[in-house]
Amino acid sequence: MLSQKAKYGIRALLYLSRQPAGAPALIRDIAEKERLPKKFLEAILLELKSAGILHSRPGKGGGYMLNRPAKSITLGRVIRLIDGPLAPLPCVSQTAYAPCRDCMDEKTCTIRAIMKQVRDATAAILDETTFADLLDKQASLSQNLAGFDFNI
Amino acid sequence: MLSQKAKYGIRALLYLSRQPAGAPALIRDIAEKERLPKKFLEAILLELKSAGILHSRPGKGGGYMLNRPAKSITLGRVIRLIDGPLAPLPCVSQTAYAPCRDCMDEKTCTIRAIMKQVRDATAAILDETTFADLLDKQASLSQNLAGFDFNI
DNA sequence: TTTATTCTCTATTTTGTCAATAGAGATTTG
DNA sequence: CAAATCTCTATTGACAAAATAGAGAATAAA
Repeated sequence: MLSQKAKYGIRALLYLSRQPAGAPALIRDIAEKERLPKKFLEAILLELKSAGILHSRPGKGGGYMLNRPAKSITLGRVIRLIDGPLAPLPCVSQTAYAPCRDCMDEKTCTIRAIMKQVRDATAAILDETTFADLLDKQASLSQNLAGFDFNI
Repeated sequence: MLSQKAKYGIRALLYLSRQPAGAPALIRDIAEKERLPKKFLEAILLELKSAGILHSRPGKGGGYMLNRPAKSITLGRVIRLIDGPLAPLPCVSQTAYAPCRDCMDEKTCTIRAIMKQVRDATAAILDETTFADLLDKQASLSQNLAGFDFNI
């Protein structure tokens, strides 16, 4: 399960992805509009900034903005950053490999083989999905649903 | 990431799947052979028993055994039992659905759509893999590796 | 029926993480 | 300078993860 923190982070990034390029958004506004705990959000945004995903400016007219276009930020990257590796076992993680304690032989470990399949399937989805994709899909879904309502 | 408890449970089940049908194994032996904390293992086995996966008999000649053939026990079932839903969000879980707090509309939630893909991919793998499959694969992997050594 | 064996149950401990909050500090713009 | 805003340290409470202790109940064999 995704942590609350990761969910908040994703929602904040979606919010920031919707802003016009170069227009900073205030922590306070993000927290209010998305109904996120402000102080907790501060910590999350700071983490995203340290990772180079966000950019910020203090003072009047300041705030947070994306550091790169939404189409270059993947869900996989954000989730790994906040919640850690996607892999169900450390020994199948690409980004944070670690051997399992007590593992006799990775080559013949069948749980490992299965969990690698799970990791690969998960990563294939999350590393292909960008925040631009999410916004696009959101727009087309709302569109379709609106049409649906109209037809009733 | 799988919890330690789930890993222990899977290893214990693999051990039990290797036993001849009808032959009970002692908690003590499982703990020693698999190097699992005995008391912790007791609790895990008890949970697997309550779920109908294992069967046990106290007293001399007693012990734990599978309640059904290994080919009818899936990894998905065991992992769900110990660690909870496979889904990354409660709103995409098939076995433990729950709405997300603050979700405006599930039908237009794009994170949900992506996470459902992740859940489905994960479940497709884990619900198709049985402990019999794991044993089979283990046998053939060891076989192949043995051949490899021979050819050097 | 007694006894050794083995699982079963309740409780407790330790450690760590998750989620959230408080408040002082640093930085930028006007 | 002064107001606005982000930044940092630290602390809290709740809960789960991991493990352990010890008495209790059930079984089978002697």
